[in-house]
Amino acid sequence: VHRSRVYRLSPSPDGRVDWKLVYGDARRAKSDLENLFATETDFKGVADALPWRSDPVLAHAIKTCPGLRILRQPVEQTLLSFLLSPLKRIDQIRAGLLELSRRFGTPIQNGFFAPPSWTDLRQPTESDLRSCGIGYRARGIRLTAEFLERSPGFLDRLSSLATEEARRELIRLPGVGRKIADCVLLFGLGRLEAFPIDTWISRELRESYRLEGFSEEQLHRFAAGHFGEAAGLAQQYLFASARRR
DNA sequence: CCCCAGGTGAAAC
DNA sequence: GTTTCACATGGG
Repeated sequence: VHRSRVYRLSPSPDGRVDWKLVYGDARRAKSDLENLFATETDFKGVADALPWRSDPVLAHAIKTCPGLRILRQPVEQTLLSFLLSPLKRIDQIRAGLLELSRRFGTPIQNGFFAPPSWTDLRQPTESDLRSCGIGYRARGIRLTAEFLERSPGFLDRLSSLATEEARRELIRLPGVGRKIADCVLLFGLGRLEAFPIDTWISRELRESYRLEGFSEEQLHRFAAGHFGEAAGLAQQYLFASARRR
């Protein structure tokens, strides 16, 4: 499901992706999908500019994840999904987002729902939200919905800010800290320099890069210096490669 | 019973 | 400024 449409995607023998529209308006269906996949970005080329030649850990990660790219997801939805993420597994986050979509989102067809917008999320109470099995994360979502109601255009303005400014703004939202802010920057705003440090990346950096004593802030400095302008792409390679083990 | 999961925010050193 | 702790829920 992407922006009120349902697509079916499948790997094509030539290494590309076949797609067809299942439900929704056919107009702009292709360009919306291209935007989601950020097809204008040459991730192969960006990955080649990463320091893999002098970094065997990164080289291995890149080799084991061919074709990896970073989606440019709708900012609203990126924020919502990652507000569900603290101390949850990815399948549980997906389940939570699915339930929120069924309860408060927009029906498309045949049991498919688009995720709720932040306007949709003004209606449910915190206890309504909790009944989706998302625990204490309901509070942050409720408070963020109120914050965005009082600050119209807050999310839209982020794209015009420098990454550091946008990060500082995002962290003002209840339940959003450095990690979730970086996720919104990377997966929602296409800021490839954003480097979210989650439990997996934290472990990977400390173990594979021998950074045991480093604080989280020191890890951020290391990542920016070592991986450079596309640190976030390196993050995804390392994340996928570490989780695969 | 234990431990861990794409962290955050407040309180206590 | 850094460290510690609670926070809901589900599954191994």
